[in-house]
Amino acid sequence: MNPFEIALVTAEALSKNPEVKEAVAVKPGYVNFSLKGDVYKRELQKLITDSAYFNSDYGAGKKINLEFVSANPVGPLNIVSGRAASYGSALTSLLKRAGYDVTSEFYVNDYGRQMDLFGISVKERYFELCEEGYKAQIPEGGYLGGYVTDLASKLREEKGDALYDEYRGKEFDLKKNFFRAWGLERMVEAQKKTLESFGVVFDRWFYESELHEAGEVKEALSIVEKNGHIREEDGARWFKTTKFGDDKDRVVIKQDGEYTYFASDIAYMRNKLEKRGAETIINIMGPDHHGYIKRLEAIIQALGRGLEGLEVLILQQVNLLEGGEKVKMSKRAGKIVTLDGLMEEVGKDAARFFFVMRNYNSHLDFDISLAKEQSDKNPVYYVQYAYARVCNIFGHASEKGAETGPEKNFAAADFSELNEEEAGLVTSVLDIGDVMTEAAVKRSPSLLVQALNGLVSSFHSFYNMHRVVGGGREAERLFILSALKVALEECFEILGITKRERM
RNA sequence: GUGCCCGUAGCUCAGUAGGAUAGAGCAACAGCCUUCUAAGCUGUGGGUCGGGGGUUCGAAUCCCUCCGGGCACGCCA
Repeated sequence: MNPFEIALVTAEALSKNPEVKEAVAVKPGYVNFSLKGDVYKRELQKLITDSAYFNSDYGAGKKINLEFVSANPVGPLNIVSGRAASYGSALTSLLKRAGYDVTSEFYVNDYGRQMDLFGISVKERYFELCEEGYKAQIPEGGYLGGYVTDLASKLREEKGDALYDEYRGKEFDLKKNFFRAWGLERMVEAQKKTLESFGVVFDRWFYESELHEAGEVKEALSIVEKNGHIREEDGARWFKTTKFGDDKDRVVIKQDGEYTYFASDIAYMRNKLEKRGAETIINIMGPDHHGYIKRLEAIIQALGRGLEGLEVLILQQVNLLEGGEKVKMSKRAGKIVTLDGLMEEVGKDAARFFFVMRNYNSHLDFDISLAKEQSDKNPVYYVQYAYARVCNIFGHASEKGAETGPEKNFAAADFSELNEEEAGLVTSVLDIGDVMTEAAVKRSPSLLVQALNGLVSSFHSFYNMHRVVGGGREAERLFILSALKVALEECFEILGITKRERM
């Protein structure tokens, strides 16, 4: 049987279904079919009344730990984190709707060398303020950003010179000192605040130090050692990651007896899997971490699990341009382009939208001057405008005394003959649920953005061709718009975009 | 050198669990407001899907190879 013959048989069978209006086979092997109007009407009704209409049980309650952003607490969040936050947050929502049991998580690297250097940097800037002529000695790899000086003056406001008197001339404990602890707290606070105003909230903030304090790093290493994956060389202890496809073994305990960051990661992954029962771990990381994938794969296997339990998504680089010229984004260089700054320039909604417009594996050029300059032509306005228009129609309908409640309009609506624009709008609305599931499965919120654009485009076309209030099919159209409004709200919520009732 | 990502319209990019005539926005051009918001709509022009080979009834999508761009390859985190 060739494809067309199969299509013929299928079309014939479909035609017998009482909900099918028409089904025709098309070469080379497609079946085009349409449903009866009442089917659409019934589905729209479900969408309006059931808040879980777009959800699916695809994930069957599987436990996923989704980690993203996880920026070191040594500075304000930058634009790379912004992309991660935007993407990760949308993906979290999508996975939850697709029936997964998701925990979104931010890992705070508050234990290692970076944190030590940050503590020193804060101390030096503080000393600079306390002592006339003191020249801050920021060590190699320390933090030169102006925010460190700001922190220092805030600290001086709080404490005066008390800390200067306490710490001056004494040996400085890199791990246990006020500056480090205080700076950490301030930075995490600041990052949380930034994320909150960006509309991103994590289920859990997990501190690396928790693992050390609970002895889990030691514990995890002994398990890996018991499984035969540790060796000693040059006074250091190595995890034999080459057994799992890495190109070289990795140090877990340095010559000086300190654990490496990688050692914490073993404990961290074990914590997610064993202590908290995650069945799948998803890590969203920057492109500079792709060399880390093999190491993570080694960990999960050394813990006796399969590779299918780990998924590493490399979110590609963001190139920030200003007037076509590249802006360098190194945290350590001190010349920082922050997420707060971006929101101020282009607005939260535009930033959130831009960051998920393209898929995670593509580089992203973000021209800040362009986004700013063309802000009224920004694609996010296109979708927000549709929502405002819908709201406006309902407002107008009320003024004219029309029935706006979906229940009554459902009863009055005749869906037997939808025109082209009505039908297009209805199918676009109903399609959103499938798109959400697909976007979750493919880890591509950009698919939802695309569908949302299509949906909104259907609406704008419809709007320009047909009147709703006093257009002759008022109940039908208001009923459709009730459903559209719900669909838009759901999409906006996932993408973190504000519903604007007026524009 | 090795690994990963990318190469699609003038520009920025969607689309890659193989399927119909490859899409959108911006830019260009021509129209649409006495009527629910013109931040909108309608139409026109614009393509060797980086090149070449292969698999298939069918390839932007899968395989091989080459070219071009980006990033990463620490007892850093």
